[in-house]
Amino acid sequence: MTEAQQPGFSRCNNATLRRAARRLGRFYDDALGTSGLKSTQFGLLFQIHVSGEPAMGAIAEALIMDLSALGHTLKPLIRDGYVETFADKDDRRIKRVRLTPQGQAKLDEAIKLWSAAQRQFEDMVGAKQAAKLRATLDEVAALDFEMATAAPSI
Amino acid sequence: MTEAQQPGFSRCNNATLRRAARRLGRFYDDALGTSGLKSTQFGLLFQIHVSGEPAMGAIAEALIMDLSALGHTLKPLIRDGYVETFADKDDRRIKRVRLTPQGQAKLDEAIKLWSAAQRQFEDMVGAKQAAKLRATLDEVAALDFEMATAAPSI
DNA sequence: TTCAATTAGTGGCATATGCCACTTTCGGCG
DNA sequence: CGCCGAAAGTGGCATATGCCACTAATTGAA
Repeated sequence: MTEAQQPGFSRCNNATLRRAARRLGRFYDDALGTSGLKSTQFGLLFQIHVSGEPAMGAIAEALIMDLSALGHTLKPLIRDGYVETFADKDDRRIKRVRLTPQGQAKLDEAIKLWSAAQRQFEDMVGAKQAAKLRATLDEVAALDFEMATAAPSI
Repeated sequence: MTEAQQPGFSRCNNATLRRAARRLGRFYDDALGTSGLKSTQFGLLFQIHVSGEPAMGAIAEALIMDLSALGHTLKPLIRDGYVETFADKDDRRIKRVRLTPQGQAKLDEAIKLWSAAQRQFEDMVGAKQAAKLRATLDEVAALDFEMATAAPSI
């Protein structure tokens, strides 16, 4: 019982990460508010933008998202006309994604808002500190969690 | 256009944070798998456990969650009999939350699984590094983003 | 060439989170 | 005491994410 922890109980790496994500998410969401995009959608549009007409699987992998989750997340963006999909020429299983002209315009608009938020955040925590945090988070994202729970097969 | 960014574009603090959160979330989710709890639910049960029959608002504040979101998240846990609510004696607006005996048992079970995951994670990134990351994330979570976008009123 | 295994997505179902519009209580004031 | 504004939740609606079961295409043998 003595391990009842301090008020924070921020011992769980995952819980701490989610907590910060909720916080920061709302901040960026607010900043993007007038564009009508959520920070998640902004990130997705941006990823599509910097990739060249990427396949869904490629986006999912880059963002470390479940493929089906990506499909769901893409729907409102397609519905609103920011994104469109088209079949790959060589492999008909593959569906590629790209921004529509309106999607490009919306992204440009959102980037301005995002920049302000990004700047404000970095002013508060320090650009160097922020870069360091991102680097650490990228390391976490890149971790290869091989199962240690189950006995290795073969 | 030259700012088209590198393959990663991990420039956005928020996107980077979410990406890592998805990754780590799945890892902890897998670890908790056999308990039937998601890492989010585990965190919630734990928070209730360490707080003393907290009011919903108190939990929401501690976890930096929207109050209504907390209400929604609590439902499956109530439905499954892990948590129960009851009215505050003095203020009928307040609804307090506590674990049921089964909830306690389930939490105990989950803590074992969580510990293994926690340990594995810290073995990979280093306990010191992990503690540092959590500290930074707690700082982010504690940031007070006053609006700079709009002109200050009054 | 033909069939099994693999790869890429889709759809359904469930939880996670937020925002907004209300409803119920409290608390403080005139 | 009666009313107004603040505080605490609830419900509805929408997006974010995952897992699983399937379907459609491909690829790699036999």
